[in-house]
Amino acid sequence: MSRDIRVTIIEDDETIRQGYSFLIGTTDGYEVVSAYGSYDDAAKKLAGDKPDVILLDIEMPGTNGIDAIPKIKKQLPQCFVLLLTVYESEQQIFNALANGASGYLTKNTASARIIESIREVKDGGGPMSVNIAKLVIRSFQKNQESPLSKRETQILELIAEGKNRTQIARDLFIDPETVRSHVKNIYVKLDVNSRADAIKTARKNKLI
Amino acid sequence: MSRDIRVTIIEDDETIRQGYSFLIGTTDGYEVVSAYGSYDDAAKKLAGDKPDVILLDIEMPGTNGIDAIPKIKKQLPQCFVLLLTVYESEQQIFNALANGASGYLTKNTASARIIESIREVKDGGGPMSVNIAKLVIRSFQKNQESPLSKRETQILELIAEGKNRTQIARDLFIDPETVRSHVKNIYVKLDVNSRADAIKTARKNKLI
DNA sequence: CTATAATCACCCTGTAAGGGTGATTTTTTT
DNA sequence: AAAAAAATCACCCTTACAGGGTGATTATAG
Repeated sequence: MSRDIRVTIIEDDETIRQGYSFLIGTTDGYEVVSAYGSYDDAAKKLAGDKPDVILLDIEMPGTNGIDAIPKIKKQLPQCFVLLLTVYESEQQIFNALANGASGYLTKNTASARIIESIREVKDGGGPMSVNIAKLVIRSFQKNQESPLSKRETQILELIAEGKNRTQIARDLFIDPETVRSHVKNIYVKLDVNSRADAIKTARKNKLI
Repeated sequence: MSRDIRVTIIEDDETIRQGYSFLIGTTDGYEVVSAYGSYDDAAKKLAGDKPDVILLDIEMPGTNGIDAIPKIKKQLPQCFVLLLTVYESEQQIFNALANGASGYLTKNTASARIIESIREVKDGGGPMSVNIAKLVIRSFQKNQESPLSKRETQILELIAEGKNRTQIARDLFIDPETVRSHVKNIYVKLDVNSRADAIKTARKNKLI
């Protein structure tokens, strides 16, 4: 036996906010302790609400959801933030996760799944809807059609670790001149002429 | 209306393999086209099986699951690989995703969720169990207790992009000498004396 | 059997890196 | 209000690295 999960909702659309409040509030084991239309409205009251989980929208007047996450985490370090949003921009997802979000759902997620996800974050899991997970998974995957050879890719990875020719040569048991030669070929293939540009191009095209 | 989803199972434990075969084979809309005890057994036959989705175990005799992924993707580029494994090592997950896996479930996943996930990968989603997602999410999150100041973190990030003092100075509208000064402080705080070591230490401790 | 990959060599110039030392100003914290 | 931390810039120094050019040898694979 354990007490209800305390949930706070921060969402500017009143209809959606009330919808979630009703959905969660009427579910056994869950309690909606508060609901706000913006983070700025919520800011001073959150400490008193002591929610276990905050359902947070990203698009909001005033402080947006992503910027709100670190502020929330500062006030309530034990609190889990579950993002619930319509947007699926890769950069937005990464920023949200980097800022401390514990889960990420899109608004088309079924009610039952939302309820389930609230419990999952509370239990230390990391719920993600499949469309979000797809973007995250893809972000890990390298481009299969790289113009670079294996050795070149390997060397570019070491360059991206900030290593210089000498260090790379030592790592790979080859001559620094050979490293240099590979680097030149990498530059030609990527059409760049500096380490920074090579790293940038390589990351953009997921070559490393 | 659409034809059945063609599923191949590669799993060395016979009991589990038969369990999955039965589970999936008896579900409407799914068809188990083949089941193998190892990738090496499957290798030559996969092309003929033409599965839409392969359920793949990681721990197997011969070629392990992670090394098998790129080989599978080479033979069947359109085929989705769904990993189903007991291990939850961070490095293993990242390697699997980098090698081209489309989803990642742990073996304690409920039958219904497995069936659902097969359809999700087929439809281009990226199913992940919550424990896996948690590790992935955590990999995005920075350490909140960084010894570095904001400016120092910012500069270290630019160093990790391969930029030199002059470029960093231009980016931040400050003097190269100031950049240098920050870099020296970063080195002292991280107890290193080269860019490569600073990047390494920072990444290890998730400071950037 | 020929392209690609991987290896090494030596020319060259400019600049970047890192150590030392110190100072000023702004911001934050106590 | 005082003290601490962060951010800014300056000039000393030496060594090493970066990147362009040009060319050659030896696998390896298609």
